[in-house]
Order: sequence, then structure tokens, then C-alpha cells
Amino acid sequence: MAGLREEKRDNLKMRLIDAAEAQIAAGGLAGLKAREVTAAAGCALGALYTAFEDLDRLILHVNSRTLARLNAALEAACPAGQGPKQAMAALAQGYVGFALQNYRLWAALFSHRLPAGIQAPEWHIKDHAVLIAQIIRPLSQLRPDLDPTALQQRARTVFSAVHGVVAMAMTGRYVTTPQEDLPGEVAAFVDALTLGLAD
Amino acid sequence: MAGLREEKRDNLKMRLIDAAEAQIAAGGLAGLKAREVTAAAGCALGALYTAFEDLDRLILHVNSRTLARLNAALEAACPAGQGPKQAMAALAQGYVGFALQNYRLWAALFSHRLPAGIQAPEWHIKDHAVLIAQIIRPLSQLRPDLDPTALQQRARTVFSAVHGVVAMAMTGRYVTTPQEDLPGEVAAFVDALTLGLAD
DNA sequence: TGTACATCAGTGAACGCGCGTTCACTGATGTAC
DNA sequence: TGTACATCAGTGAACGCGCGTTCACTGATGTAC
Repeated sequence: MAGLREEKRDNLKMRLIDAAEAQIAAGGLAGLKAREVTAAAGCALGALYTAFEDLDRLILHVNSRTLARLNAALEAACPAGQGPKQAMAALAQGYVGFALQNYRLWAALFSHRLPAGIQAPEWHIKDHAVLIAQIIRPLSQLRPDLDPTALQQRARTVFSAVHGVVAMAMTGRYVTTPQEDLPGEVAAFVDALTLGLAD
Repeated sequence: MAGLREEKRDNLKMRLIDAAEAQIAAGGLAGLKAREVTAAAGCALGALYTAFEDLDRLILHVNSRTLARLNAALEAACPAGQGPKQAMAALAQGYVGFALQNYRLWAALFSHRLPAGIQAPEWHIKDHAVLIAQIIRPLSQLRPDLDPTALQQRARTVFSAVHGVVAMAMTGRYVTTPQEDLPGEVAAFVDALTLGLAD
């Protein structure tokens, strides 16, 4: 079997991503330490650098995995065939629910920064695009007058607004919303917004 | 003059706050270093710890100052006697303008974290409250049916949403909005939102 | 006003710690014959 | 199938750096007489 090396290598990568994911889920992005991840993955410190370029690259893999799960959660929350207003409401609730249930992994999506001047790789950037794509569908029904560019921009704005409400409730320190009120607040907010958008 | 010591002490504090503010404005919160601030303030490294408990306390002073300026900017943008929709639009534009012109100091308001378990002092928490207070005025006209608690909560949500749009445009890496489009996007967004809220 | 002493702000070298990354080494996998 | 050699993944101690904070010292301000 010529692929034994490759197999072990993939296995090591997976163990590291799993361990990093667990680490972030438990202690946030700031709680991710090279020594602890490698210990949890059952390998030596240096092995991390044979599997990944550096810690940041490992984080990108965890974040891409989180984005895939988020995307699946949004699709599950928003079955086809709904009206656009219902779809917007459902997407927003799906987003809130995901954030509540995956607090630290979700927060890591937005708090991770690459060193100045380093670009994220293409495969990872693409994984972020799905969030906007989900919103575009109902939004295009709500606003058939907008051209694709404007629609894309409006979708980004709507996403940013909903994300802002969720993020401030969950990670804000001075302006906060009780977590049990969050789904209701977001529902009322998206309701008002879609109502205003449709006019 | 019995107050010479006190005078020198206040002077040192001011120089440190000024220097820290300049440092953050130039290099962001992460660019604030004890050595550089004290050098810029013209004192020894240790002097910082005679004037402030620690670096975090100094940052809180800078942030409070930024909040006071932001508050003044919002008041200037929103003269009394406007209708609630115009006032909301004006506040949002004031917020966008402030963020654009004070990018790093504004970002520091939301990215600074105290060590786990440490509470911000009362005087600093109060300075954050003014942001919400500004929104409550027009919002209460738009929604006279809401009781004070619900109004407060709705104001937080509206603030969080607008902040989210601005923050994602300015500090986001994957979902972004060109800065020149930001005022227009926020205007359209707040327009739709207030329209939906009023119904 | 002047002198002697006490207090305390300010000094900056040294401490301490966390933590990502490297690198000389070793042992396992792959290749040639 | 077996042996000898080559390659390369994995090891973990050591490196290096950044940086907040401390602390023994000194010089300026305040007080008493």
C-alpha cells in the first residue's frame, strides 16, 4: 500500500482540526494553544508544523468547517417554497439558533485575524460567500427591481445588520440583550425590515 | 501652592491619555504598547503605573473620551425638532461619519476586552449608555405604543443593527462593503427599517 | 526666610511569562535489486 | 521474499521575542520648627 504515509498524514490533519475545534469550542479562539492542540491530538508540538503551515492555517480549517455547518443549519431552517418574508424570518432564526448553540466557534469566524498583509486562501474565502447567497434568494423576490450588484450589496447589508444584533447580544459588554430575548428581538427586527424593504 | 504635586499628577495623566489616544488612532488597539505610550508622553515606563492601575485602565479613559466625542457628533448630526424618521436617518449618518473619520478609535470601543472576571468601572459603563439614549428619543415617537423597557430593548437592537452594518463594512474581511457605498447603504437600510417600524 | 527631615512621584533595568516556531535527531515507510 | 539504503514524517527541547508589570533607588515636593 503506497498510500500509508498519505493516510497517516490525513489522519494527523483530521485529529488536529478536531482537537482545535474542541479547543475553540471550549475556550474560544484565544484559548487555542499550539501545545494544547497537539497534546489533545496525540502528537508532538512540531507535528503541527508538518501538517499545517502555521496555527492560523489550522484555524482557517476549523472556520471552514464551522461555515459548512452553519450553511447546513440555514438550509435546514429555510425549506424551499416559502414566501420571501417567511424565508427571511426563518434564515434569521436559523442564524440566531446556530450562534446560540455554537457560541465560541461562531464567534471565531469573525474574531480571527490573519497577520497584516496575509490573504486568506481562495478555498476559505469561498466558504464565507454561502452566507450571502442564502439571503439573496428571498431578497430577490422581495426586491425584483434590484440588479444583481445592488442585490448582492443589499444582501450583505441585511446580513451585517442581523449579525450585528446577534453579535452585540452575545459578545457586547456595554450594549447587551438578554439571550432569551434574542430570538424575539431578531424576529421583530427582521419583520420590520422586510416590511420596509417590500414597500 | 499645596497643589503642585496634584497638578503634576493630573498633567502626567493627561499626557498619557493623549499619547495613548494618538497611539491607538495610529496603530489600533493592538498597537498600544506601554513602552511607546510612556515614551510619547515623555515619562518613564514605570510612571504609567503610578498614574493608572494598569494599561487597561488607561484604555478605558481613551474610550470614554471617544464616546464623549461620538456623543457630541451624534447630537450635532441630529438637531432637535426633526421628525423621528429624519432623526433616525441623521443619527445613522452621524454614526457612519464618526466611524469613517475615527476608524481605529471607534473600533477600539468595541474590540477592547478586560481580563476575564474584571468589571469596567461605573463611570465608564455610563459613557456607553448615551448611545442608546440618543436613539430612544426618535424611536419613542415612532413607536409610542412601547413601554420604556421594550423601547430600551428596541433601541439597543436598532443600534446593534446599524453598528453591525458599519462594523462589517469597516472591519469585516469576507463580507465587506466599499466604504464609499456605506453612507448610501446605511441610509437605505435605516429607511426601510423605520418604514417597517412605523407600520 | 532658612534648614533638616519626611514623604512620595517618577525612574528604568530587570523580571517573568506565555507562546509560536525551529531544528537536529530518530524511527518508520518506501524503493531498488 | 528478503536485505540494504534512502527518504521523510514526527519528536520535543530549545529558541526568541514581545511585552506588561515590578521594585530598589533618586530626586523633587511638602512639612515642622
